[in-house]
Amino acid sequence: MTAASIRARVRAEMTDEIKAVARRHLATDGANLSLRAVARDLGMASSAVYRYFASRDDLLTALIIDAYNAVGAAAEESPRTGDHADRFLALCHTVRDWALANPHEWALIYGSPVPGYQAPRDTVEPAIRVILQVAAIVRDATLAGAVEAGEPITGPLLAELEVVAEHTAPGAPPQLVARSMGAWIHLCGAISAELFGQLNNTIDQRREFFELQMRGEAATIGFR
Amino acid sequence: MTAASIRARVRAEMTDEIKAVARRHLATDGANLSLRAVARDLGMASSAVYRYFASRDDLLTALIIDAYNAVGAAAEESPRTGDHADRFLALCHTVRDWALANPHEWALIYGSPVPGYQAPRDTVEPAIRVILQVAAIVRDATLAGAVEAGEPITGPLLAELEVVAEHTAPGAPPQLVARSMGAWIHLCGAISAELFGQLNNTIDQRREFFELQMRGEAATIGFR
DNA sequence: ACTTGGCAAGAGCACTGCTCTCTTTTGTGG
DNA sequence: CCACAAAAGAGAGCAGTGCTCTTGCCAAGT
Repeated sequence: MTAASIRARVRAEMTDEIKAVARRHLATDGANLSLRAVARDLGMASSAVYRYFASRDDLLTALIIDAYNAVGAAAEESPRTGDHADRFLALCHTVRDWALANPHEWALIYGSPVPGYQAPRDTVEPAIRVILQVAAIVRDATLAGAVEAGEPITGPLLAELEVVAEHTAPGAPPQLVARSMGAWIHLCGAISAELFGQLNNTIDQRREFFELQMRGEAATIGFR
Repeated sequence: MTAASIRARVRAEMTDEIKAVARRHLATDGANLSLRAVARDLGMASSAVYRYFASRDDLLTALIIDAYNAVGAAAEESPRTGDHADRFLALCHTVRDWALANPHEWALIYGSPVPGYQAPRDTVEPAIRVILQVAAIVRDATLAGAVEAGEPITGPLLAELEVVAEHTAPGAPPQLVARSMGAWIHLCGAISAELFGQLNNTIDQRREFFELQMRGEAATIGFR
């Protein structure tokens, strides 16, 4: 093993350690986590952390990318049993379960963005992994003829949706892509509403209420 | 006019002025606004601000309540022409228009909550003004027989929804209340997705796409 | 005229992100 | 084996933050 790779490995381990501690701090400090506090927990000077992350925003970006990849990976491993509506519901629950287990990371990626923070290019690919899973189900359903296309869309929106369909679910009609995106948005909204306290003192049967909503979305998509 | 009320009036004006400047700062600093910067803009010492707000969180709470009331008032003045589906769509657009005009205040109330921040009791009443408008439309449609109840709900969720119905839309069947809440959650999610950048580089026809989603929700509710 | 209560200002504490300089460690080529 | 250079860490320091405490001021009420 060459020395360079030894250095690189140690560096990668240190980077992971910093991120792990930062993730812990995320639970208490949220998006405004303290780099110095993370450094203290690691027993190192705050200035040393800057050898690994150029700024606090850089550290946050790394956490954001990790979070996107984590929820994306979970979504990709969602069970694929039953019909397409079942698959969709299972996917919804998988994403929700991940969010409930990692609420602060969910808030990091789907909450209000930090002002002045511009998402780097590196985030777009991990960010779309979940919606790609929704699109995959819709594409499969389309190929199996197990979904109603419904009334078509016209105008400029149609053109945009065709581009999106090209990149995410080739062969799926644009109106289905639109409904998939709507379902995904509702999915994220329902989870955020639950996590951000909009249901407090109102709905305690969270899982049942969530499932009810997502069943509605499955119907809107048009699985049959 | 007594001296006490003069004092009170001046104090109220000062309070409003602080909130106005803080709202301006919200645009650049987001939820982590600087009390000192606000004080500087007002030409006063930072410690003087503490005569009006006990803490930065208190100031944020005041801004949150104002924002809830603002979007609630806008929703209440939404036009009531057309059938119930039209009213619902108009309400959705009213809320979205307000959010587009006041994105940072939207992020304040519907974005990720500040860690450790617990919403005081005073916020719940302003917070439900929007959903109450959705509920009002559904109640009117129910009384007019212009909505399909759909398949009923059972179990513990039913009991909760009945309590919610009691407080928000007396007479409306629980499953309609559930679908109203689902529509409201989708509404907030769609606006947040648009404002928080989830649609960047994907959908430019924002208004059309939003309307498409809300039309779907109107159908899910069951207006006829 | 004198007291009292509300308001403002300033200093100060502990904290933050970040930079700069200096020292230590460490892997490696001669 | 050892000197060297690159990488990593440590510490001080700057400007900023929330918040508290003390001090001074000024107008209103007795």
